[in-house]
Amino acid sequence: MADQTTKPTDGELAILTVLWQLGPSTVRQIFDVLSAERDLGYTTVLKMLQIMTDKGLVTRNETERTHVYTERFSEADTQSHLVKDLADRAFGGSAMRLVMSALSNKRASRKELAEIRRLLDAAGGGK
Amino acid sequence: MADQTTKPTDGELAILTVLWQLGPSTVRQIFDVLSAERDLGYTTVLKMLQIMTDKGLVTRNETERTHVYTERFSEADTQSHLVKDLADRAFGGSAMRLVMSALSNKRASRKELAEIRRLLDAAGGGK
DNA sequence: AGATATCCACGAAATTATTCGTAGTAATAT
DNA sequence: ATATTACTACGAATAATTTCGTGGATATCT
Repeated sequence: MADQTTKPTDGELAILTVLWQLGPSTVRQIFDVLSAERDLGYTTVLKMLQIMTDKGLVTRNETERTHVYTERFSEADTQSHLVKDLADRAFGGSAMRLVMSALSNKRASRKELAEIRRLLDAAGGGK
Repeated sequence: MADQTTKPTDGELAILTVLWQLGPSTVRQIFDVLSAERDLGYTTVLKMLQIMTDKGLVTRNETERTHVYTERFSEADTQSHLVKDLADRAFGGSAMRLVMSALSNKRASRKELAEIRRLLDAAGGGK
């Protein structure tokens, strides 16, 4: 399992989020972040990281006794993978319909709106 | 469980999609659509609909021997619920960042782009 | 040194999701 | 009326996910 075909589970995504934030981290570091929000045990995080290593979602550096984990796929890649998955499952495969749904329900800041317009222009076919 | 707090699973979403397409349907009708794409048994669909009834995702009309199932939440509501869920899990709660990710990876038709611009204008905070 | 804390490996329980078989009943066809 | 087909209920097997305890080893503290 080496490619980006595996959709991370909810728990795995929570761990990946920490890794994207902190960079390469130990179980302890990840545990500290996650246990601040939610009640869970140290070995739970450890086990999940072992599983994620098997799945190829993270890599593990074992040169030190305390192992260091690194995410295998960038945040942007994973996000785009998840967006595509949701588009497939709930929007008949159309990411654009997903975008329209998000836009019709959410309030965007002026800055965000400007950024979206920029992307729209870049996407071509502009008015 | 009466409100829109339950995120449908993948299997449940597949069934809901059929219901949104066909309107109120029997197990047989849903089975016919789903089994055309993917290999699964009749009683699998039946069981899932029973579970979805318990969860409150669908309602069941039992006046006839052959029960008729109806979705409990609209497609638009469910979509927006799922978008929010993904935004929370993978985009730090920002639906706009989700939108930006989708836009930066997808090719939109001229028509879709126009629609998105319209939504942007409606969202206020114009350029 | 001896006690305490930290860390990993591993098994396994608990939970949730998916799948289907069997049994019983009602409708339909021969 | 008998056989076949269609339908629901229900239990249960399977699989995937989440959770944690125990055991053993290494490091650190007193």
